[in-house]
Amino acid sequence: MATIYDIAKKTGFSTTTVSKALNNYSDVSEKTKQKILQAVEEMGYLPNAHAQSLSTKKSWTIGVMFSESNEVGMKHPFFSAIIESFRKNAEREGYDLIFASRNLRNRDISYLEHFSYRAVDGIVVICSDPQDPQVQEMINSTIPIVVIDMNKQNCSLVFSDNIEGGKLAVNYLHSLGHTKIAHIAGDALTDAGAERIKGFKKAMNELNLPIHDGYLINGGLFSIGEGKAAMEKLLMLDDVPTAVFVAGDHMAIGAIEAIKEKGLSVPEDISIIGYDDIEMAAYITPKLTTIKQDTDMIGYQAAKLLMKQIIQKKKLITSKRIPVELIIRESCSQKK
Amino acid sequence: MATIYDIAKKTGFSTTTVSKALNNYSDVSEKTKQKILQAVEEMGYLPNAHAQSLSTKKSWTIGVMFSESNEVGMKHPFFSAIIESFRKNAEREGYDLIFASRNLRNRDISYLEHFSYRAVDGIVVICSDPQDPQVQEMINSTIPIVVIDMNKQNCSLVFSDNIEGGKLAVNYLHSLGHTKIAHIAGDALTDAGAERIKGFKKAMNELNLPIHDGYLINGGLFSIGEGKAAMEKLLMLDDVPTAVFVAGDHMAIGAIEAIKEKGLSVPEDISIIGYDDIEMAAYITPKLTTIKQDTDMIGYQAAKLLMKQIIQKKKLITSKRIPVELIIRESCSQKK
DNA sequence: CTCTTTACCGAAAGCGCTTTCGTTAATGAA
DNA sequence: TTCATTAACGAAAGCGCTTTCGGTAAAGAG
Repeated sequence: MATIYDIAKKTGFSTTTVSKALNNYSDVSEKTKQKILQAVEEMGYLPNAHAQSLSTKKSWTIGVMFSESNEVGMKHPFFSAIIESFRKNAEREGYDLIFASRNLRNRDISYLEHFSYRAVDGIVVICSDPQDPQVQEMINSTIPIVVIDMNKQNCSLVFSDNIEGGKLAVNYLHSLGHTKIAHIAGDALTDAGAERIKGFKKAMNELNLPIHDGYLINGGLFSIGEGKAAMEKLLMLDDVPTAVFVAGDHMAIGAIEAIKEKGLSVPEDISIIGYDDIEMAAYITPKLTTIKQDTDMIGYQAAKLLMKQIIQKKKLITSKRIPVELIIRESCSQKK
Repeated sequence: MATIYDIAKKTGFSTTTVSKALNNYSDVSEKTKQKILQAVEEMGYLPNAHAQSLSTKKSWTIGVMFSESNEVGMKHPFFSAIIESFRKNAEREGYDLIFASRNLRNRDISYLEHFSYRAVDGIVVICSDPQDPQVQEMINSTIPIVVIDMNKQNCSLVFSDNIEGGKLAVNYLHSLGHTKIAHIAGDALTDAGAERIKGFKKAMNELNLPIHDGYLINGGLFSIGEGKAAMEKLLMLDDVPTAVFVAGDHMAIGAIEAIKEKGLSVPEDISIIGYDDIEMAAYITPKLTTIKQDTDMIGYQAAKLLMKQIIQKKKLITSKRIPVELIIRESCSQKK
């Protein structure tokens, strides 16, 4: 690879001048700048990112930490949609994403250490466990950070309006005539799970609807299997609900499965409304009515918030609550 | 951040010795090594990746280029599953993944240039267009590379056994008594599409089954919409097939939609078999029978092939064909 | 007791780039 | 014509690390 030195030699200028020409310094004449640019072209010169970062202390990279309990990594449709949006926006500003592991050449180091090692300019974390010590460590560090899907951390936050989402779901169900509404909740240890429960309770309360015994059930960490198991419990109740608000689409899919296996059908016997609006939601049978999270907007705002911190060179404590939307499909129907 | 110089000062040794201790050189005594390691611990020292890369010419990063026509990026379930597997395997060897764009600080440069700039140790590309000039440029460069989902390039390749997959599908359909079998193909410009067509034809031939006019139809770039459109054309034929092998699960989902809208049902009226086995396949109605691509294995072999080239410091021209598997679910049934 | 090994350690150069600060020549002001 | 500006360029240090090549002292050989 040609270096800055090579093109200095070729043009007869010093490396200083070459560097300046490349970085648009004002104290280099237009004429020499053109000569240099031409040599750059001819020799196919490209700067070396590492040398550049070493001397400027800026790497133009953003570390992404992806953590969810089910070990699916980037296969997770909701998280990966957010990251994709984040990537597009960060890209536009000139940043590359780097996915780091905890394993630095077989020494088990923390994510923060790994990101420090790589000298990333910022970190984005998508994580559902608000207590994760790794995440806490990063939040407490000096590296700009934005965390997605949590709502009360001492840093910049981007999350969906989960309370509103819960209310939307319940109100919709109620508008269809349902009163015996259950909630298969996401684990209350996750902020998203807890907030959706809050929204559920609030809406039920405002509607003067009682929450029957056993109608608020923990569906765990949002997986299909857990959703199915939770629904099975609901089905064993003496007084089975006529509608259930499920805190995640995967869980909702599991719930529907449980209902079908029991010989009942959705929405005729039981209405189901999910949360997320993953791609699959529109294609299962019945097509899933759900609360859509705006992954594009989440990614966009996260990128924006992170850029802002990087530019201002200081961590900002802000939160951005992103609106959600009711997507009506076929899994809910009028109470008979 | 503490540097190697700081810990040299603290321990009284030279930076040379510190570096050697950290890199397990043999010419540093156990005693001084321990002293240095302790200082490292106390000061929370971490090496600087950029300085290290600059001097060793090795960055411990792998560039990933993700390209598919539908602009979904990492949301693509099949591709992201492969990348996830690749990541896990590369990680184990100490590599981080970097997702680069074509936009280097607002200058529009090629992927190859971007990866050169970042000085990645290797490149993995998942791309369906074998002619993509960007991909060709990378293949012709000196950077180790492995490309996934193509099967005749002058580099290391990993791909599914698409011919066998096509045959598996047709044979299965035939075993159910079907003879009027159509194929909604992936674009023949993609290797995967072309090979599946080959498998389809071969199997039909071996079975002495004629391919009726209009039974081989181009479904384009594997999207739901295109699959639906293709199926609609099949449904307009005078002699509608009783079974169709669809070259991708997304297209299959679209095909099923078309069939349902026509008032027919799967598999009672028409059997459908897909390709890929994306997550959704198991949850749509009817559950999709499909040819499963082994994404874990593809990612694993790709990582292995890339590591090998990196270690040997030379590009290798090999291909790894990964077996596929018939997954029987509910979208195909005995011909009535 | 002398000579060759061996074990340890360090000086210094180099990786490719940026940036401060100084220098020179050309320009304008007086 | 002389002095202060300004424009254009370069020397050199520095970013944090690795690695070659010597050098010294201790150990072993003869």
